[in-house]
Amino acid sequence: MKASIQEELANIVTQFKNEGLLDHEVNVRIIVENTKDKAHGDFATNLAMLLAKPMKKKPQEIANLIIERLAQDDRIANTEIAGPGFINFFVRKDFLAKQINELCNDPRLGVALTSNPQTIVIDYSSPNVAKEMAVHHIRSTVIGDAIVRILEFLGNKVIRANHIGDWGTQFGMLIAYLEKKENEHANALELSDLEAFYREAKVCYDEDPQFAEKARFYVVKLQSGDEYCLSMWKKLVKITMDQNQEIYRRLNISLTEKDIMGESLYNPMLKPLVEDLTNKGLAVKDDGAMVVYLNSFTDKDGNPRGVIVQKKDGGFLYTTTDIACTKYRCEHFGMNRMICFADSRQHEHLLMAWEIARLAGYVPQDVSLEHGAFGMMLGKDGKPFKTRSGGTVKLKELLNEAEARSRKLLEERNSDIPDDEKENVITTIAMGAVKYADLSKNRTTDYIFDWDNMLTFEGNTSPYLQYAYSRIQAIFRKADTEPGNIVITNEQEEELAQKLLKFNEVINAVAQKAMPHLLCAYLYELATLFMRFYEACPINKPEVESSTKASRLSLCKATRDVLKQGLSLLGINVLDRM
RNA sequence: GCGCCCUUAGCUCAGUUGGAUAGAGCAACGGCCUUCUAAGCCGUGGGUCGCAGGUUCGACUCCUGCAGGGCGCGCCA
Repeated sequence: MKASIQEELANIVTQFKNEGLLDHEVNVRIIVENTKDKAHGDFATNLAMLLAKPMKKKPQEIANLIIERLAQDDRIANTEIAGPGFINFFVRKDFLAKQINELCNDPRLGVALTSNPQTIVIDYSSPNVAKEMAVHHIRSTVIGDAIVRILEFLGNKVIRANHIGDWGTQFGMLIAYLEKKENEHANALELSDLEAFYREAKVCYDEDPQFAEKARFYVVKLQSGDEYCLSMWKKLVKITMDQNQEIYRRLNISLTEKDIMGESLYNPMLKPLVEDLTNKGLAVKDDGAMVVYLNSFTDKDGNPRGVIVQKKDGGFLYTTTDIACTKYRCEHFGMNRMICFADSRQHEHLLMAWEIARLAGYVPQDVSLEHGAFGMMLGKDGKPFKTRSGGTVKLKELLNEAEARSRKLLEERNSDIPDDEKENVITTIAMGAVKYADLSKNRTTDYIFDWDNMLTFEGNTSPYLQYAYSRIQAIFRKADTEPGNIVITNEQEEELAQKLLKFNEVINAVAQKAMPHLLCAYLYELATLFMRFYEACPINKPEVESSTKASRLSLCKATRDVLKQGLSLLGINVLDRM
C-alpha cells in the first residue's frame, strides 16, 4: 500500500520533470510514512515541501497539483493537505477490514518470505572456556538468537556461529591445573566451579615455578598437536560448554554443540594466512613483527595505522584469527552477510580485521560484514558494572534470582493454576522477563544493570505480553462461537487491527537493522491496544450479538497469533494461563 | 594526544532515512474487581531533549565548538 503510493508519487515527479515544472537534475527522496497521529490519516508524505524550493511554488500549491494527478484508488477514502504542506492519506475502513481478514487466515500473519534468501552467519554468545558466563554475556546471546530466529523466519539460511574463546596461552596453565586436580582425584563438583578453577590455576602459576614451567611446556605441546594435551584441552572445553548449554537451555537459546566454532578452529589457518598477506604485499616486517598498514585508519600522528598480524616471537593475535575466520566463512559457507554481536569496544578492531580481509580479496564485494555492536553494562554509578567485591555477577545467579522472584509472586497470588503447570509458569515468566529486559533496549547504547529493573514483571515487560496472550486463551476457553468475519465497529477494534497489519513491516526492519528492540516495542504496543480492546469490547457476554462475537474472536485470534509468533522470534514462550 | 560511542521526565528507557502537540514503564497521587484473568484498565502531576552556535519551511535527529560519562589506541583476547 505504502509502496504503491510511493511509486505513484515517483511517476508524478517524473511528469513534473517532463513538463518542465521541475529541473531534471533535482533528486528528491520520496517518502511515505506512517502517521503518529491518526488525525493526520494513515499515511503521509512531505513531498510537496521538498519540491517547494526547486519548483519555486508554495508547498500547498504543489500538494494540490500532486493530488489532482493521483489516480483513483479504491483503497483510499480521501486525501487532504495539512499543516505546512503534508499530504495525508486516509485508508477506507472496509479496505482495512479486508486486509485484517486476510491476515487472520494467513499462517505467516502477513510476513512474506524474502524474495532474496541469503546465507547469513550470525556470530554470537561467544563465551570463554574455563570461565562461567556472566551477566554481560546475556546481550550477545539473547540479541543474536533473536536475530537468528527472525532471519530464518523470513526464509534465509542462517549459520549460528558460537565463536568461543577456546585458544590462547592460558590453556597451558589450565591443562596443568586440570592434571593436578585429577591427580588429587577431584570430583566433578569441584571442577564445576570454573571461576574458582581459573583463579586457583592462576595462583599456582604465579606462585609455583615448577607449575609455571609445566604450564609453558604444555602450551607448546598443545599448539603442536600433542594428543595428551589436546585431550585435556577437550575436557576443559566440554566442562565449560556443558554448563553453558544448560544456560542456553534455561534461556531457550537455539545454540547447540554443533554451532561451536571457536577460535581454535582457525588456528591452523593463521600461518598460511600471514604468508598469503605477505605474498600479496599487504603484510610487511616491522621491528620483527608482521604488520599490515591501513590507509583508512590513522594512528596518533595521522599516519596509516599498523595492525600486527604476527608477533616478533611468531605468535598470532586475535586480529589474525578474525581475518582467518572471515575468510573461512566466505569460502566455507558462501555467506552473503555476517553479523557479529560483540560489544562496542571491539568496533575498531573488527573494522580493521575486515578491511584487511577485503584488501586481501577474501571477501566478495557484495558480502555485507556488520558489527551488531552493543553498549557496556554499567552499574548504578555509571561505571562499568562490578559487584561490591569487584567481580562479575554470574548469569546463572541472575536466572536463579529471576526464578525465585517469579515463584514468590506466583505464591502470593491465589492462582488457580494446576500444580503440574506451576513450575513451567514460574520459569517461563522468569526467563521471559530477563530476556525481554535486555532485548527491549536499543543495543547500541550503554545501559545500567539493575536487579529490580531486570526482574520486574509489570509494565513494559515480557510478563505483560504473556499475560495478554493468556487472557486471550481464557476468552477462547469460554467462547461458544467460532471466529468469523471481522467488521470494524469502534476505535479500539480499528487501532488493534491497524497495529496487527504492521507486523510485517516491523519484522523486516528488525532483520535489516539487527535490532530486536523494535519488535519488543511493537509487541508491547500491540498488547496495550489489546488490553484496551479487552476492557471496551466484551465477547463472552449474553448481550453480544453472534456476528460481533465472531468478529471480535477473530481479532483475538490474530492478536494471539502475532503475540505468540513475535515472542517466539524473541525466544520467549507463551502460557495458556498465568 | 588521536579516534569511536553516549548525554531525553525523580529512576530505567523509546523516539523510524529531519516532520505536525517529544512518548512509555517504574516511582508519586486519584479512580476501577458480584460483569471474558487487577501481572490489568482509566486519570493527574512531572521536560531548557547536556550547553552554545549553525544549516533548514521545519532539528531530540544533520554540521561546528564546549562540558560530562563510557570505550579503544603495535606484539593480551
